[in-house]
Amino acid sequence: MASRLSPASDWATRIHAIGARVTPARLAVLGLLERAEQALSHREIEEALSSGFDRVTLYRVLDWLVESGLGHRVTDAERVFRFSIASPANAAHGEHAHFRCEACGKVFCLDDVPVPTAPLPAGFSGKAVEYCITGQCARCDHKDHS
Amino acid sequence: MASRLSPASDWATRIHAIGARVTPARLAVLGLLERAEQALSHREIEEALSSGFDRVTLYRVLDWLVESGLGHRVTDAERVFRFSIASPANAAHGEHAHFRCEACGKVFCLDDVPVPTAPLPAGFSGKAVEYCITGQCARCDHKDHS
DNA sequence: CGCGCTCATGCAACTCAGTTGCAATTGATA
DNA sequence: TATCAATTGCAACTGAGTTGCATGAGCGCG
Repeated sequence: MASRLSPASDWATRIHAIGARVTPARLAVLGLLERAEQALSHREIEEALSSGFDRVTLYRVLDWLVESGLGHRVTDAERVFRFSIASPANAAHGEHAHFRCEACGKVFCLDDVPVPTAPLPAGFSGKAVEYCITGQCARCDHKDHS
Repeated sequence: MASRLSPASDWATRIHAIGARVTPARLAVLGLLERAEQALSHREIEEALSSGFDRVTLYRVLDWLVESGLGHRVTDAERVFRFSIASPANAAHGEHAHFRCEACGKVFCLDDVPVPTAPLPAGFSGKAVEYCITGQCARCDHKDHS
């Protein structure tokens, strides 16, 4: 898979396939998230799409995105939600690691990092696992050394 | 309630040792958190301590608690902060696993569960790790089976 | 192509967690 | 006990996210 295929047109198809309506707001958000290399907050999305969707519309698109399984939500350390496209890998085993850069504040989805499993105390049954590493991302780490 | 050593008096000593002032609010919060078996939210603390500390005072006590290293903060899925006492184990390696029960919403500190480490992509340097498992706690799991 | 049902959008007002500024109080030290 | 900085309480504020309701836009159907 060199390029992730799928120009905007593909989203319309996928949206349609799940029985939902294809709207400008949804296409815009999906396109933006697909281009983004990290999980974006509502605020960031609002600013990037300054072309004028309503705050609330974006919230609803993002909710829909998570509900429909196309997207994926994390709560970051600053207690704001961040959204990303659910990659095939994510969708498959339902969980993947995140990395939060202390320097630039960005949250990356580490699709290639396996989520380790830990043994639980007796009586506890785990379903989902959240695994988030905090530190410096490649870009900020590089800046430090220069 | 088999008592983890340290009655209230011990807190006064520890607070004093780190060069901070011993106040009723701090003692109340520390005592409450010590008794609690899960991380508590500001709201829960406020209700438990209905004896009338100001909202803001509690926020400040909690901030102080984390800053001073006596306490420990997690952001839960509902995007609210939860606080717990930093156990010696926590303090030692600085990180430990959490468990969030979907049924009762409580957050437990799993001091005995080792936090697994995962390999990072090149250029990324990790500092802290957050490891949170979601599922059913022993109590709620038990209820299901009865 | 146009009709109409339903869902999506925009607007305004709201909730709730957490923060800030400032004056009054209190803890610890001398 | 007097002193002074740290802590508290109050009030007002911020910013993320939610809700209700009227309007507008998809899209399936004839």
